Amino acid sequence: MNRIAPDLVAELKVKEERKAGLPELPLAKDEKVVMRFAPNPNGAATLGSARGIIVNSEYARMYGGKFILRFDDTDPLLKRPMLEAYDWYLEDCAWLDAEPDEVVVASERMDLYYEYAEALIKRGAAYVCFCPADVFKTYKEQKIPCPHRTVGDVENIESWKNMLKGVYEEKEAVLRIKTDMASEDPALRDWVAFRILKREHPRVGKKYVAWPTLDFESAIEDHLLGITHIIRGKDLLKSEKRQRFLYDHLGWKYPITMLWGKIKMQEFGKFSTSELRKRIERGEYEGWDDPRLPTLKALRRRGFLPETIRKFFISIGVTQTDIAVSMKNLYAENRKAVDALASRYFFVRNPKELKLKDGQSFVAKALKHPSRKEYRVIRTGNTVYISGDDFAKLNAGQRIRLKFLCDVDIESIEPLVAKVVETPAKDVPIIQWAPSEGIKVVVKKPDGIDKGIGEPLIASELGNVVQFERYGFVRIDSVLEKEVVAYFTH
RNA sequence: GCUCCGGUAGUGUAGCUCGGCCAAUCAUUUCGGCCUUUCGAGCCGAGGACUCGGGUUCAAAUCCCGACCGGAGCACCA
Repeated sequence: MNRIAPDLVAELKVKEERKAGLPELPLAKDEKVVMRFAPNPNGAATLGSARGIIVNSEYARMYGGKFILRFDDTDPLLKRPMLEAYDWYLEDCAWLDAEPDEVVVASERMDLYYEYAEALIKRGAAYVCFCPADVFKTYKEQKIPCPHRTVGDVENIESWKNMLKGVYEEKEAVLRIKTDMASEDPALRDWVAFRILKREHPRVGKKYVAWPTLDFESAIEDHLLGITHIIRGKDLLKSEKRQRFLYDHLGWKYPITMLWGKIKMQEFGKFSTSELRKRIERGEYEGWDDPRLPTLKALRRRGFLPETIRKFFISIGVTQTDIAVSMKNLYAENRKAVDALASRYFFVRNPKELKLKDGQSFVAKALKHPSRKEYRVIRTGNTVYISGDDFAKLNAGQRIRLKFLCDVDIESIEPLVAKVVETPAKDVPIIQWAPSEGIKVVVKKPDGIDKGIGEPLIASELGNVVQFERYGFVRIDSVLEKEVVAYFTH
């Protein structure tokens, strides 16, 4: 086969490789791929942001191109940026192994946008419009130009300068891009490029009053940065159509665009950054890294591996359907990676004291990991703790095994007393336990808090992901003198 | 209402450009079994989908038409 048709063999191989990663990008010849992820830093990055970060950076990597992180932070009113969030994005990118080759902050490049705005006005491609929004809407619906559309450029420039100087109040004037007032699609008729917002911007303060809309700012930036491929939400489909008018006015070539549908995590339902922010400020959550939240900060704190999240989003790819994926998929992926690393420990939730008759003190030698010959030593007096869940299923006369310690026969339930058995039997239910001198453990989970007791060595695992046997994986978040706080992974 | 986009198992996803090798890939979930001094781990196995109708064709998940269902935009939000 190889001899007869080497090309065919090569082609087949390519096809197989493709399955593993992202689909190929449509490419112009000799083109250097430049991708961007352009969030508004009005909160911490969520799983949705992770998709953008990962897919864009992965494409850049696939083609030896460039990945740009651009902060589209030009709305100081409705989507007001958060000063801390800029750095958070940088941290999250680094964590996801997606460090940007370049970082651009739109609010620091306002003068650039003003230049292009002026150039467009001079070309007769944009005009200052004084129509109140509802008045313009009726013009738009009737497909007729508003009176300001035909004003000469000298007067237009003057109005524009006044806009910049703050002569007008909010909503008094906007700069519109000329498109086609007769366009079939009302969304495309003379859209707004700048509006007046006399608000303080967390980064540049009150320096500017005329702010570009996303459509304008991102159109200019995408060209200036040499973006070759844009992936954006399909709700922004119209954006492209609007921006194309601008590109035509300026004689620019529009990047290739791909659209993707909304992604929703079944467990979290709908969440918007603004909504999260409100709730956090209201104190409903402990912060942006509260384990109940779908933020990257929270997932990191819970001990998710960045590779897991990368693989997850690469496997989902770029499709236009709206999807609702379950965290279970992410858990399954993460479990594979984490299982090999995590040391095992005992933790019992809602502990119940079990008295061992005839016992003085015991020493258990327990495996740290089933596939490694490392041990942890657990000492206990003649009482141990078992979990409330196991206790609820216990009957007098039953034999159980305290893992790595001994087999016991339950003699009575109330009080809970057991007799140590010398010869171990087969097919005995095996449960975990905690020693009499155990340490208090609090586990913060997405769906609540568990309290219990664990073996003291847990305190030595600060920052690590470990497995609490028969419970789940957790990351040891903080170690206090008498208490350990763990975040539940899955 | 107008404009547009999409529909492959419970959930994601591959295949669609260029029809045949598709009785449709992979993962996850579910179910069954096995193993083990843990498990929500591991191993083995099973189940489960081309929205519907018509057309083109020797041949349709793939091309065409229609219906249905779902989603989006029509903002001085991103």
